[in-house]
Amino acid sequence: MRYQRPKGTADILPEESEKWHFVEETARLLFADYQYREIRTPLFENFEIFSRSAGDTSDVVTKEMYDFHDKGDRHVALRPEGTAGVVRAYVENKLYGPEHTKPYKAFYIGPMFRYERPQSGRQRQFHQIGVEAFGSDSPALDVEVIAMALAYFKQLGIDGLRVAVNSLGDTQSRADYRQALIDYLKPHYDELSADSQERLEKNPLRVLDSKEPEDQQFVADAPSILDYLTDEARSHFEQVKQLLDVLGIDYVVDPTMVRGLDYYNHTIFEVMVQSKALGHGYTTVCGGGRYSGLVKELGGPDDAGVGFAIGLERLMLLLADKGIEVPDGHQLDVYVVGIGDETNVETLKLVQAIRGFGFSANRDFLGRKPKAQFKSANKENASFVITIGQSELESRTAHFKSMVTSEEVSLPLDDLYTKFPEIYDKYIGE
RNA sequence: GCGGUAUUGGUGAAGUGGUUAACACACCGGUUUGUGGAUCCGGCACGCGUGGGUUCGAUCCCCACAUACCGCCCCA
Repeated sequence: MRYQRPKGTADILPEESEKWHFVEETARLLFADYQYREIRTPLFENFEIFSRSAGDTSDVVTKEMYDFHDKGDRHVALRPEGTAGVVRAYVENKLYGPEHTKPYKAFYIGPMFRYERPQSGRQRQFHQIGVEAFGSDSPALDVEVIAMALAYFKQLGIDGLRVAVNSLGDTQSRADYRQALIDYLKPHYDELSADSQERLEKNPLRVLDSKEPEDQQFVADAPSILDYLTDEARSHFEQVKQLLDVLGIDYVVDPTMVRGLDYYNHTIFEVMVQSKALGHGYTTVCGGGRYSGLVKELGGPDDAGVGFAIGLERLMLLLADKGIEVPDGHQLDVYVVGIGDETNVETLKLVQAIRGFGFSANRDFLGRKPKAQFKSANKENASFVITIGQSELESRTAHFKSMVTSEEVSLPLDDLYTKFPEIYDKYIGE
């Protein structure tokens, strides 16, 4: 094999892409009900857009960024996630302006890139569906976003979901908690796993995420961030929980839940599901939260944002694992069989005429025999086969056969050209 | 970035240091010189991921590289 696709990329072939259309269209229809509109931003941005938003020390920036210098020596990067670019667009296009309704709601669907080691459901080019809403601090908006994510999964037929919520508080809350956590863990430094020792230096909150057994005992007794929330942050979180209750949304508060990207604060949430396809126990299929401060960080007003993102590769694995059938959009109404070279012209005209009526039609292009053409018709699941040979050409007729009932009639070609829909309707029911 | 496993035709795969690389599915053709989903017959890898090496000789042994999968880091 001379050429292979780049490491960590995939070809999504027609059969598969139809499933992708289904999940994408489902999202478009549902999000429209919530008045979120699609936004399309560039696949690459100035490197700084991502480094400023994600935090300079995050792994995404330090080792997973797909970045390069272009011919103009601009330092650019393929987007590792969707939020930063949308925020940049929000600021650059002044979508915070008075002529736009607040909150400004947008969603995106598209590829993201991270330079990492590929694994199942994790590729260098992967895809996300995400939503963002700017310009409101209302806890009701947090809840709307969570409710919309759940509605989406419900629409796709996925159940058995678990919603986990937490609050990272505001800047003050987070700083206080960070110190408290360090104070708590420091004395146990030698007992922590090597990984967590490193985390303690770089990003203490991540110790809470540790899977190492030796860390679990400390995580269990660690101080909770919820005890360090400022009054304002606490009030916000309480309202979120209350509104979730009002909507009858079941959730669990998980004080150990954290985020890899630095820009999150206040409410963060994950939608989790149990599926062998994604790993053991509950795994996350959707993550989101608030990110007050990011808009300002990228040069805009001090507008808050809230949103979520769903990884499509993982979602596709989940749908497959749950045995959820995607509606089959591929169907063939008519296959036109032509016998002999002299029927070539008529066959072409006929498929075009049928297509002109809005039906799907196909024919042979390899000069194969009737039997082989019927095989193709069968394989493509054609409802009807129209056969034209020398004798039909002479009599200006065609054989019209139902592939379901195997019944075949002879019809005038003119009828097929002028009133195909009526003919289709007449025989499709039988 | 680190570790493990793997890589044979369109697909699933068997196989051995040495003459023609099983079998099955799919596909193509024939049986039916104009009709599908059935039967039977036939065809279908100048080649065993790529590049080197060992050897009289390698798909099979060794090395490097590429890619995939699993685990770690990370992410969710």
